[in-house]
Amino acid sequence: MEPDTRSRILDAAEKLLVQHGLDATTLRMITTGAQANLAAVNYHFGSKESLIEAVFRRRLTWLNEQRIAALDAFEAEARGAPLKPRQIVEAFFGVAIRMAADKNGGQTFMRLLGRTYTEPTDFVRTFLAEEYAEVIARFKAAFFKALPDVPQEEFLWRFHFMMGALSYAISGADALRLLGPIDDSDPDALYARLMSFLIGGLRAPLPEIQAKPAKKQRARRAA
Amino acid sequence: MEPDTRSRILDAAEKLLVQHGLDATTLRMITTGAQANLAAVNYHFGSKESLIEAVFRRRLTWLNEQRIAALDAFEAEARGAPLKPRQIVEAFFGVAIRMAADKNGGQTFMRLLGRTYTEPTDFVRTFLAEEYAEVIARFKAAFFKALPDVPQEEFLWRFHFMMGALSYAISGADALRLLGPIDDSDPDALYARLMSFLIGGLRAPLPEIQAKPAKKQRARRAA
DNA sequence: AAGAGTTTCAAACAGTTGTTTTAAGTTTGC
DNA sequence: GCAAACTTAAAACAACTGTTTGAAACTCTT
Repeated sequence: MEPDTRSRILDAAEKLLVQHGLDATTLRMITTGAQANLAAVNYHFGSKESLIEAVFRRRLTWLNEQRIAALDAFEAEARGAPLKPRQIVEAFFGVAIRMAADKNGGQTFMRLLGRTYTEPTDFVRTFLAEEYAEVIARFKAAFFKALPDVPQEEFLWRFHFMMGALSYAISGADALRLLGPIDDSDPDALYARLMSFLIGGLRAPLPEIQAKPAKKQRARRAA
Repeated sequence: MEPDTRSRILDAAEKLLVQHGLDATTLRMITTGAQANLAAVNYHFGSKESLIEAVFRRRLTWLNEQRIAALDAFEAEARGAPLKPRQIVEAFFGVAIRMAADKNGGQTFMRLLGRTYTEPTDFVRTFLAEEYAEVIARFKAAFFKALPDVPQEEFLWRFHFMMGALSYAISGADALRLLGPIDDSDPDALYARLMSFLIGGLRAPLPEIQAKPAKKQRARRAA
């Protein structure tokens, strides 16, 4: 086996974490999968938590850099003008789904990421929040500029829904078995499908929401 | 404390499972929360797995019956004509989000369900597949009838994306903290938001997908 | 080739897991 | 009122968890 112990542990951990979840994956499963000694994890990473962080950091930092780079490119091209929603969606979700198509570890990782997003152990939640802070801020700004007619709160929800669709798109075959046999072998097709769905949802007519009684907030009368 | 031990265990388990996940929730946490003896779980349910199944079955069966009832009502009203996509979406996702708004346990459960869908232990996966089988079949048929212009494979993916958006809509505040402060206290607003997003995505223009090389399948030439 | 620095290894650590056991308590039917 | 059935309780079970230890094995630089 070529790569060093550290990398083998990261690879094995990534694969097992997406399969069994954060808690159910034991160090013994990981070190066995990596053909390493049990103590190797604590030697190289200090603890199980630090190992998990390392698994995420290894690819997540790069992913978010790619997202920002894609956004930078579009904004440079636009020279100050608002981007098209399609471009922003492409920069954020397109990059993600492309990484998910990379059989060389990226696919495994993206499934892990999508899974962890709804299954947040506390330490991982705060860790993700830090890693995402910059990219979220950039994309929020870009979207607000591109869609000034959409209220900010409404947009945040739509962004959230889009993240859900992305997560399921990536987790793919696993959960899809519920719906019946389906072909998820073509990443280009998946990309095209998700993009048109996301943009359809993003640009949908705004829902009519009647003012609510406002429980804990002070009630405001219509001006 | 009024209700009997069995119910108290189910309630405590539901609450703790969504909070810590299937594996990280221990029987001792559950029995402590239910103010019951540790052995009570194995006495009333046989095992931890069976308890988890009971937690799901208690509400999931009812949820899917509601979905089918809603669909039946629309179909009776339509008298053989295809339903509007909006009606089908309403029957499937509207019922779910309404249950998620029910503070009386429904909310907790729906979050648990959304979370488990991407975090599938094997035994829970097969269990969910059984529970969903009928409702999935009914809704697939209704959708195919309502949208004959949409290829079946394309639709299945969109259905899958919609499930993702629903899951995130329900998990709400937890994951949303990533995007910044947001108000998820108004279920009616959430319902309206999700519905217009879903229908926007469902009715989006079909993506152009070029025929792929087809790795393991036999290559097919364009006719 | 000697020796400092790094990495691996088997073994053991205390703590926690789900489950079982055995006995005591409670409710029910007659 | 008294068995029979059902429910609760405390204690112990073996198996497994993440982590630590101290010595062996390796890898370099000098």
